[in-house]
Amino acid sequence: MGRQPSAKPTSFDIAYLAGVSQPTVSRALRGSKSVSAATRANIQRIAQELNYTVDKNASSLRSQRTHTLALLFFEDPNPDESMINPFFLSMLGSITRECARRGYDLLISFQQMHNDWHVTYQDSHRSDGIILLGYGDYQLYLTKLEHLVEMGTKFVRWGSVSEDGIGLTVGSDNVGAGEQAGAHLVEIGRRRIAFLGDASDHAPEFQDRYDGLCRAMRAAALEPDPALQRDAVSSEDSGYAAARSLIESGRPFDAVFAASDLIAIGAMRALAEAGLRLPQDVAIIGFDDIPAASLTTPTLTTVMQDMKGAGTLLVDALLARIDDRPVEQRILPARLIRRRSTAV
Amino acid sequence: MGRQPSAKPTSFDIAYLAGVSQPTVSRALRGSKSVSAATRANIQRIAQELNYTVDKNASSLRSQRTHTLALLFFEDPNPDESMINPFFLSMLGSITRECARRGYDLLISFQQMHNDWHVTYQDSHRSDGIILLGYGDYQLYLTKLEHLVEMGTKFVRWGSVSEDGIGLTVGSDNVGAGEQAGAHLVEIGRRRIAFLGDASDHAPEFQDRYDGLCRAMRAAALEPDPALQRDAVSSEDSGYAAARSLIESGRPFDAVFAASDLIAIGAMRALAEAGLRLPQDVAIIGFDDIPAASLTTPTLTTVMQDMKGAGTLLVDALLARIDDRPVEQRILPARLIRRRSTAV
DNA sequence: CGCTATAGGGTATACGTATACGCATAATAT
DNA sequence: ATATTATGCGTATACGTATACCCTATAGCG
Repeated sequence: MGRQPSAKPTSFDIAYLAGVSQPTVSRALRGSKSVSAATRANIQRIAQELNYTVDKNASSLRSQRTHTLALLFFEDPNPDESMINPFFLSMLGSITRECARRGYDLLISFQQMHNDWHVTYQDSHRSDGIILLGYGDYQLYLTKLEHLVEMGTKFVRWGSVSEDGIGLTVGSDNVGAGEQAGAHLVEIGRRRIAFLGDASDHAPEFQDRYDGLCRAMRAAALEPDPALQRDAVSSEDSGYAAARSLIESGRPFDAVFAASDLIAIGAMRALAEAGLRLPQDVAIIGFDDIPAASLTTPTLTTVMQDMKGAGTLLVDALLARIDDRPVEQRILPARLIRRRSTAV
Repeated sequence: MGRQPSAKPTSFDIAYLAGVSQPTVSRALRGSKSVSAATRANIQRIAQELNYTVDKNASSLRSQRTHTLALLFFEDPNPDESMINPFFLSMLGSITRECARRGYDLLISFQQMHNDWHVTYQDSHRSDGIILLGYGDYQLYLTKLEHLVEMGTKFVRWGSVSEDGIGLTVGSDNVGAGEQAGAHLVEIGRRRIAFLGDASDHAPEFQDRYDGLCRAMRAAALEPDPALQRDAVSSEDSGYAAARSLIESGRPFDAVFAASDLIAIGAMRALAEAGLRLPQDVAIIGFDDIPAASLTTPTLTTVMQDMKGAGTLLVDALLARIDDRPVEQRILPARLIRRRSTAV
């Protein structure tokens, strides 16, 4: 049988050249210890020479393992299609790197919550597991998660840890972070602190941040004023609108805690337009520490989440779940970054 | 033969239920016209009921088509691992969406230029083609590209169009954009315009932007001063350093054209620290229109590239190349966004 | 009314790898 | 010296789909 130098080499080609059978090639390259060191070395040398690569599809089909993870982002339907929440992007960076480090490929997809991603990705054997990231219609989300659990799909999600029992969750210590932010505002003498961000159970993470704020206020013998809370999703426009509504209500406030930096940036614009001085009249704290936070005027005090740790933990947890190893929920610490918007 | 309701259904299961053979199921679901409408409808109904999904691995293995594209980012080795160039991220958004629209999966990977990505992805049948994006050691890059061409790998890359013949390139009209920027600076009365960004053939896109600037200056009977050019890669720190070097040289200048917004933001910091007023003493223009550009003080005049068009074009071009359809290089227009940093 | 064309679908097989088993040879135990 | 176990590898086959090829029943056609 002549060699076909143009075609991509297969394990059979290597077997032929090494004078062994195809399964031995497979065993040698996968590191099975039932192949002698000499044979393995020879096979590896030939594979190298031929520039051989294992065919991912054949390998996955046979072993039922793809060595690929899927990352699904959910977004609120967004008019500007090329705009992505910078926080997610930061997460993306750490996840891709962690996958690479573990030798996993990463499949990525942006989704609207209402789509049938739970059908598309639950099998078809595209990936061994799914990482879920994003905000959206929370009730709908939970429904779909239950579906995933039923189907036995392996997944982890980023979110508020332990607010329910569905699936495996990794997230920041939102309550603690909210508490830090609140304590800082109290410490600089603020008494009437507004909160911008959904405080319904629609967005549990935002709710947690609000809870943390309230806890810090009560610890200082202050009672949070529900009228100073405004719903907002994570976008500049939404933050702007929420701050406008707050200003127009006429109710006095001397600080704002925004549930995300995007909200904070929008709010700063509204506050500045209303002639309020930052931070003298109103101090403001954001959340996420996106790159833009150090560029605003004044620079924005915010809460930095441990992105690198998040990527590592998400991937770790998912791989554990895939291998049916025990794995517990994990909470990551967050850290307050003090900048000019709270410098009195 | 009993049904195994727990196992994932295969085309054999459907065939059995529909009373046809497995190949007929395959044909029906793939839209072959040698299946009667009635049979097809029946098969589709059953597939739906069983929640059947085609096994991607088996399908790809047999058909030798993965319906997956790979997106490779190159970065300069970066100490901060979770930081990603925001421009790339914007591109990522439009590419993922375009892939989804075309029914392709997207595999994503960040790479250091020196890695063996050309070996890893050239086959193993992970994807049908590759999209290359990023900066780095340009000569090394070209070498690897030639390798890809030799191996018959299908790929497109984002970059400076037509500066060489290697592979298929899609990119912005960098020369035209540089010209717009230059013309604008001249129009507001600037005469001594500095350029921050690699002007070697190391980074052809930056070179093109510089060429455009020079062309605009010469059109206004001004001779560009080579001493006012400083090398910089696309990062804040690099821009800061370049601007410092410029200031310390003592050579007078009244405007800066930065090859990217990140460079511009770093430069603005250096200029402000040196007590120079923006834009009165020094006007400045960036490139990319990243979100942060509208948050700087003063807000940054910049050049906006057509990201959405870029994603579409890259994917289009790659799919054409994969199908061996003819496809020509394409250049995308860019647009100057005027903000306060050039408002006199 | 025989003859070819066509629709509709079955049979067999290939895609390239991984793994359950079996079978020698050699090493060790009894 | 025989029984026992481990080592190193070959044989056979499965993973689930797509496609080349073949076959049958009609319809069309003169």
